[in-house]
Amino acid sequence: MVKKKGDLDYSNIFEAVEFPDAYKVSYLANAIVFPTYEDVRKDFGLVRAEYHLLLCLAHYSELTAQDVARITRRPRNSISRAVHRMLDLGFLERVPDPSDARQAKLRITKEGKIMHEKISKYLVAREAEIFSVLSESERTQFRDLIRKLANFASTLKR
Amino acid sequence: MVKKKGDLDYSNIFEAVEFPDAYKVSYLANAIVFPTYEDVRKDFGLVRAEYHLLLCLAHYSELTAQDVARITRRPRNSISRAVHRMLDLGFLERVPDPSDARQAKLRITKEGKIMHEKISKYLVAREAEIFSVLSESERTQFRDLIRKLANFASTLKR
DNA sequence: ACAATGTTGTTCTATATGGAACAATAATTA
DNA sequence: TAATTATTGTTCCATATAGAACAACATTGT
Repeated sequence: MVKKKGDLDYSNIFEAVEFPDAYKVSYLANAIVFPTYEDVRKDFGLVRAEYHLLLCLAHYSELTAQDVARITRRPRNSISRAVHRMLDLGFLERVPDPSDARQAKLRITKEGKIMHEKISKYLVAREAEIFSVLSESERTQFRDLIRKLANFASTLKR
Repeated sequence: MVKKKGDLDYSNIFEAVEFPDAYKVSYLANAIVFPTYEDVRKDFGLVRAEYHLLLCLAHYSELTAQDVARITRRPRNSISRAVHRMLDLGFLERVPDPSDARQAKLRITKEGKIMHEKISKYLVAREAEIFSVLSESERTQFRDLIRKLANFASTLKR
């Protein structure tokens, strides 16, 4: 019996690592979150910051670029670049703020909404797939816990 | 009373978004996981794939580059690049596999172990900080749930 | 009123990253 | 055995990304 490739159990590291919980969050990010951004890029042609603009403006009617940067914790220049592309694509519109000449209010267009719905549909399905390993009560537990963690993360200085 | 900058509650989106759980995992990744890689880069001079090499080889005595790619789900070329740099830095050593001339076995050196311990120490502290918002029993709950999710993610095709 | 400080959005630049293609070797199948 | 297919590690290339610096404008404090 020859040693075969699959013999190594790659998930041992989950328990061996010194920071097992953070490692698994990181692993999930690498295994699922990031590839999902990649899917969105391939299937819908939008990079992360571009998609984040749609997401934010689908839920807040009016935001500045800076607002979006803060909500998503992305650097401002990434958002800035994304804004221009989204304007060109007709997914956003921008109106200068009369009360502050530095900034401009962003809004999502009808086309932007349609795109957002398409992407959301994909991501909702993806979420269902990922969390299908949890029972209903586990899912509820997880929801509470991840909410606490995310809320805490949102208070961290940037 | 003038409207001030902090008036917008940026965490509303956590509940408004169509895929709230996946979104929060993604948010945690963006807010914590990725910045942590950034910290490791700045403070210890190692990029993600380089650090992953240390991590894997600190826990498995001998791995090929391909093994590490699979364990961490990073592309092989990133690992390949990282291997060369880590060899130069003296953190790894590489011995050709006599039974398969394509591959080489990697090992961590004493210096690599020391570096791994330094980084781990930082990451352990970071983990403690992040999870400090959870009670002991919540932490236990979370550990079980994230384990299930990570194990599931590890079975997904790449 | 004026100087100092902060904020917004932008451009420039450097770099980490991943996909694709490739050569060398191994495994499989005819 | 010969031919096909798979695997490993690598290089090349295109791109997403973040940091730094900047100009324009706003705010604060003296």
